Amino acid sequence: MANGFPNKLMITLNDKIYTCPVDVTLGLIGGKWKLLILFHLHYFTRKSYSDLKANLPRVSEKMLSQQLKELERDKLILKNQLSVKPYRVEYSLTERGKSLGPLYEFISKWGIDYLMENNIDYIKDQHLYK
Amino acid sequence: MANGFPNKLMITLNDKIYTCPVDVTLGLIGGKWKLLILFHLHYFTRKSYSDLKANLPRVSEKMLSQQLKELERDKLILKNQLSVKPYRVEYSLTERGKSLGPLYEFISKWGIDYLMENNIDYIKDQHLYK
DNA sequence: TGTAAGGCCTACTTTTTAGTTAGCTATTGA
DNA sequence: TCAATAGCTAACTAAAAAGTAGGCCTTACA
Repeated sequence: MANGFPNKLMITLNDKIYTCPVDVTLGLIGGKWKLLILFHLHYFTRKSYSDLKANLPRVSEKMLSQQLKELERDKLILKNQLSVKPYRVEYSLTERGKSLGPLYEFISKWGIDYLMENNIDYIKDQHLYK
Repeated sequence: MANGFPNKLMITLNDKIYTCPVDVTLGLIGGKWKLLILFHLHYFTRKSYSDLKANLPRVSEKMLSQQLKELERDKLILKNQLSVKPYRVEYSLTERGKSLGPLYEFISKWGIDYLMENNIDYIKDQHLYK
């Protein structure tokens, strides 16, 4: 091919077909809620189900538990059962989840800069958030 | 609040409501195709419509032109009209689009590492790709 | 002359994603 | 004893995203 790009190089993994590594990564962290959940766990280290629920106000419980399950399945987060009798759990990042740390930071920072360009001073407006 | 997290801090921008900067960034580059398109323009510097079409084989033309329009609207890419008579165009990253450079690199690298962990040697398999 | 390539757009259908409501088990606190 | 909190799940519906098919104009090429 004239542009040095192969026409049809596909990657098959877990019954899904990807065209390139970017695609692969997006397969794990794409979607509307995953990066948000991961960022919160990155920022707060560990959180209970209801903490996440409170901190991600627009996420329905259905979406939350669904995404948590997928993230756990893909080994990006860990679910730790704290107690059985009163059933209490705690979510945290696995090593794989932590390896995306620079990504969370970059995306958050870029968002703040973008807001700044649009004359919204997030730092000023955020009170206790960060 | 006990966790030092504000209950309902929302950011309003362009008639959309966001909960945090991560959310803001995802509003611009989220979705199934945008990062893929951006990465290709980052990697190849500039590309015509049909080059993109050929390099992103699973993207339908509908999606491609729709996403290109949104990316242009959000000033992440630039559409340059090369000629009028034979209508020819070229897409490239704007400064804002380029400012996401580290993100493209990170996501691509992370995908390659992830494949490696799954015993797929992308470097070996990719021939001319990179 | 007619076919392909470049650069799209529109209408319609399907799939995916997400929202809503309700319900379940168990424990703590008033 | 009763409500509230934690941690979910399931069923059903609605909305958003994506796929499919076709069409349109112009120019280059055989």
